[in-house]
Amino acid sequence: MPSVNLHLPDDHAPAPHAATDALRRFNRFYTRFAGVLGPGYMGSELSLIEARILYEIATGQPVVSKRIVETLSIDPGYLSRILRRFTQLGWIARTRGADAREHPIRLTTAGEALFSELDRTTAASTSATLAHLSPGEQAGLAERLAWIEARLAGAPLPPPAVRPWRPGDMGLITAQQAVYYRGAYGWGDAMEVLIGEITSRFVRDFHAGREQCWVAERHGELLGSVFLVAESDKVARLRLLYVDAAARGHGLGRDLVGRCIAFAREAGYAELVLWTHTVLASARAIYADYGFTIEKVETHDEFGKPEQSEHWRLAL
Amino acid sequence: MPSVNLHLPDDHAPAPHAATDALRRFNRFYTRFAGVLGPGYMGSELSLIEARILYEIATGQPVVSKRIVETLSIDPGYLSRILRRFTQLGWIARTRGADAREHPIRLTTAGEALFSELDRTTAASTSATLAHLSPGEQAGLAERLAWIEARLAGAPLPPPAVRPWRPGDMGLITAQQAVYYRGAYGWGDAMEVLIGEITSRFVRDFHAGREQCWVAERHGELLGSVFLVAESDKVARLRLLYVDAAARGHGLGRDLVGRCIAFAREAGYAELVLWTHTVLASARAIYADYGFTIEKVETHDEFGKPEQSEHWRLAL
DNA sequence: GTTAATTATTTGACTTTGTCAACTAACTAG
DNA sequence: CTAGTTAGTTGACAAAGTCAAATAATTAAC
Repeated sequence: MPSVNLHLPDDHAPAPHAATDALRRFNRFYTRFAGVLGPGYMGSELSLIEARILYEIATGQPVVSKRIVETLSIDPGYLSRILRRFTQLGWIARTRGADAREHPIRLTTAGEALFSELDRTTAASTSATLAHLSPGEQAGLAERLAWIEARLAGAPLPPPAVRPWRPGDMGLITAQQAVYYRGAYGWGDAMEVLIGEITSRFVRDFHAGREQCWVAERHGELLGSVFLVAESDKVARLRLLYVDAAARGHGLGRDLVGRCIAFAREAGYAELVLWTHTVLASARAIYADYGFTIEKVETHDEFGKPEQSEHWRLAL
Repeated sequence: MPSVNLHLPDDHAPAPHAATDALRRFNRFYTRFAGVLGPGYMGSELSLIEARILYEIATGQPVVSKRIVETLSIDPGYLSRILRRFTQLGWIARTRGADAREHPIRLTTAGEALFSELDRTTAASTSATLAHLSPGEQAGLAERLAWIEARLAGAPLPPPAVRPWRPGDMGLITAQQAVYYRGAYGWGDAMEVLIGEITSRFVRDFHAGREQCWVAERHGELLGSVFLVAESDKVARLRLLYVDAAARGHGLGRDLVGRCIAFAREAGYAELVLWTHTVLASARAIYADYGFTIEKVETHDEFGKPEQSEHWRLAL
């Protein structure tokens, strides 16, 4: 379920603190929503911290105190006492580790039972709060939560996944590129129409094995795309290479062009041609690196203002 | 910055608990991220609860204990003591309300100063955690947070806003409808191509004042659209009426068709025609309600399987 | 208009939660 | 073998939070 992040130039630019304010607001909302302020944890007898400790033990068995202290940033003395209580209650058992200073923790059978009960009830309670959302909204929620977590945790983003096109991709590609070229280069409706016609025609005339479109996405967000279409029996054309601002500088464009070249060779084409514009410097650099050469340069006025365009060619 | 929520039929359907799991996972992440487990609040001297209480007072002045107890779900006795301390510290002053049982709370000058200081430091600290995000990511974050909050709070959704089309809309409309009709009715690539061609042609030949496309969106999400195009001097055609599942049953389709009719009358057309399919029951009901009548019925095979289509007409 | 019930807030008497520094036992580097 | 670390525990507190009873003002019922 891909989506595109469109930032229209005519959008009223958000205030510089908009994101900060949004996060602080969300913070207030979420502390209340999650019931952090109140006692108990989702109706269980355990406090939030006890539940979290139990979770760390259950999911990390065997786990040593130190790790819990670190992941939960909790006082070691405090944890020690909680663990002693858990032991007395028969929920956990502590063994002797290879390093005798450590006392790895495991759940006892009773502990396992308690945890799975806790797991069930919290799942049920969470599920209940989600009950009034439609399946589509639930999916949208899950996607957004994952995105936010990844962004806030500052986790390194996974590389975008490249896959062949699917139904629905064409429209998103059209929207993404139309908005981008308009904002970045002032190319108008004609460009949007051109892209729309190319993508529609691609689906209409799609010849599997001889043509392909690759799409790069990450967390359901469209990050780039490229088309390889048959120009004639021996000539293939690379079209609409695009990499989103969020993914530039990591070789995605190079990857996409590489796939086109490999596919074209595989399919038995003798040459690969493309049409691009002089202003699109990073794309041109990729083409040059792969050995494409400029065949012809011409200036046209199709996009609402004069642009110098170039015809490139690569013998396969 | 509109987006579409696409659920392709061939997507590996998410497990039924996916959203629940995602939320629980996020819960664990966020309690750690927000530092709920640790002491202090964003580096200030105040505890999380004290900060929240101060916030409630500052933003709700004058506010009574009871309201704070309710919004923060905190023990009244506990709050009473905290407020006494705040009073002793000179941060708040308590007055006599119309109801003499209540003691409305206001910030003193010192309290105002403290709060604005707290506000500044938490803003700065939040801002710092956001510093490694690009402006686009920050905007995406804010949007997602707002969406999640609205969804989790179970707040009634605002009605979708209807506006004329903008650059980029066409591709999104194409993607949305292509995916929907494929999933719901099994209509294949031909349908996607048809929609893509209609939307591209619309932009190419757009005749302002004689033609229009309206788009309904909410929280940046595309929820519906409709086109009115010139068929001839006296005949207008309504095309591609669509309302997303998330917005059905609230009269949006009716609204969109109503706009088309009003616009067509305004523009001086003598009649309004449209082509639809018998399976699209809710759209047909809207057309019938507005007085459209069926002129001709025919079966075609364009979308990959036989479908009965209908030509409707309304005299303006 | 008196009485009973209710409401907003406070207080006393607690328990629980969390902190800090000192301490023990086991390990590691030189 | 010694000095320095590390994992975990303990004692002595302080802070946070709870619960029931009390107080004072208001409302509802007769």
